[in-house]
Amino acid sequence: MPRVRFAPSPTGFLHVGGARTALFNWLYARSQGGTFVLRIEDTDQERSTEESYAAILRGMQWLGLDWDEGPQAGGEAGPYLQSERLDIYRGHLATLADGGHVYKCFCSAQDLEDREQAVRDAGGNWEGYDGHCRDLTAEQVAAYEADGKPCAWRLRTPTEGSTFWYDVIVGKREFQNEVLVDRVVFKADGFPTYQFAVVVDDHLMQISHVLRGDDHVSNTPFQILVYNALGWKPPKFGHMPMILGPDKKRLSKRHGATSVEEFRKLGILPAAMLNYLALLGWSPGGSGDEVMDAAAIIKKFSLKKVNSSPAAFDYDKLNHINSEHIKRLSADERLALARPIIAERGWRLDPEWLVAGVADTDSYLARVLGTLGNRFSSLITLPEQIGFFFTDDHFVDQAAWDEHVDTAEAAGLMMALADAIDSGLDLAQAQAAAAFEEVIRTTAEQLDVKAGQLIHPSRVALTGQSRSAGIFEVMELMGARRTVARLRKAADA
RNA sequence: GUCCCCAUCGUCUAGUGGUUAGGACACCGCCCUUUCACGGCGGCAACACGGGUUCGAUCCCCGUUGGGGAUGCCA
Repeated sequence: MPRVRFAPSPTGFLHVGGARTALFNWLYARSQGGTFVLRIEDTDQERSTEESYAAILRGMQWLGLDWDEGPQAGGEAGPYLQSERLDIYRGHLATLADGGHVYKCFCSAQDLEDREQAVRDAGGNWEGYDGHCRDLTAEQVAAYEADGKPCAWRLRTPTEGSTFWYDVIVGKREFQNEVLVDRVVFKADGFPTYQFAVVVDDHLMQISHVLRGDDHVSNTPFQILVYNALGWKPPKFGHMPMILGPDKKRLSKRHGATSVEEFRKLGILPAAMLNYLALLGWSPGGSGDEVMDAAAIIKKFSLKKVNSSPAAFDYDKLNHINSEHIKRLSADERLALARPIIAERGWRLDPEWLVAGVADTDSYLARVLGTLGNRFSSLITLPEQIGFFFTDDHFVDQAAWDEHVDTAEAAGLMMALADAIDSGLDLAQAQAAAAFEEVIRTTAEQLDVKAGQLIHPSRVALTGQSRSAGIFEVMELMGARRTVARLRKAADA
């Protein structure tokens, strides 16, 4: 059974790239009956924060990516925070030191910077660490240490031959060892670097497949060298294509939302986000339905179908997938989504409205949502779509108002309709949609106008918008009193 | 600069050594209709370029171009 992991560093929120990486690992584990491990790579003391750590866990949970081992879940291979595994790394560093695979480097950041600048000034190119301390004599090391100079440890990499692996997504990858530099495996602050900790942990946690972003490709040969030095067998590697912005440039804030939590605030359902992310770099194949829930995706998921080319993030398509998911929700699920939205605005049912069969706010909201049908496709526009049912201080589309309501002709028609409803229906009773329809059609005949001429201005007068649910239904749910009052008010204005 | 990777409609993608190159988003048109949405029907739109290999290349190889990544005592 495969064991995979998602290993974010807590230096920021969970962004779409990370979420997609987590998702594919999760999908692979779930589809193969494997284990999904969450590990926090907080070896950068400067940048790791508690806030980011919490945000990442929150993002994972929101998406429904549950982990079998890791923070909160525990597990045999813990601890799962690298900062709690320092002794383990130190032990393996000692092994490497004993074997002569690593050496002490006393170069300071300034030293490195100066030498790089010197190379550039001479018209050359800095190819990475120059091996300055690679062959220090015992005397030189002793001298540096006597001076109290801090040191980092670097891996002694081969200068000939090549390092390669068979990537499960793109096939064979090979790097000439001469281009690999002696990177630091242990920092002067006593913490391992990512390059070292990731190898130790993946091995100790028995990770079988390291599935990560394509930006890690160039790290892989170095890490394989670390595995070799430790005498360990490397896991299988799979590098997934990057997610780019709509303009094919690196995805960044200027493109819009980039963290999963921002999408939550934009009204994206977690199931839709997960669905869309899965479609970025993976495809169910053929011309089947792209709208799927997690279970369906797990069923179809295969690493073989993961693309090798980068994908542009398309907000339009995400929104489409989102509306499809909302459309497939049951009435109860929609109600659960809408409830907090009206609650936070303080909107509730007023018994004076006299709406038939509606006893409380919840049942009223259920009826209101029912009129929306497929028009309910976004959590963000929902308040605009239903606000007029709850308050007189609702959203108004000014352009539609000017065109349909604010004309002498419309005023006359609406006034006549208001009078007809007032005299034809009992305002002290709840009235059904059919009753309103009858009055409107009769009135239209008497005035010798088409029903539409009454309906259009009424719709805008009542809802503030030129688009809404069926107008007779709207009137039923608005109640005859409010219907008449709003029509008159609009006609007078 | 150097190293690595990628390349099918605007976007996400399916696909094959011989196909009318398929689907989805977006866009346009029509139908339905009290509006909008949904739905239905139809349309626009792609194999980056140049060489090979081959009877035949979108597909295989090389190069060019374009894009991305890496080049940290970040991860």
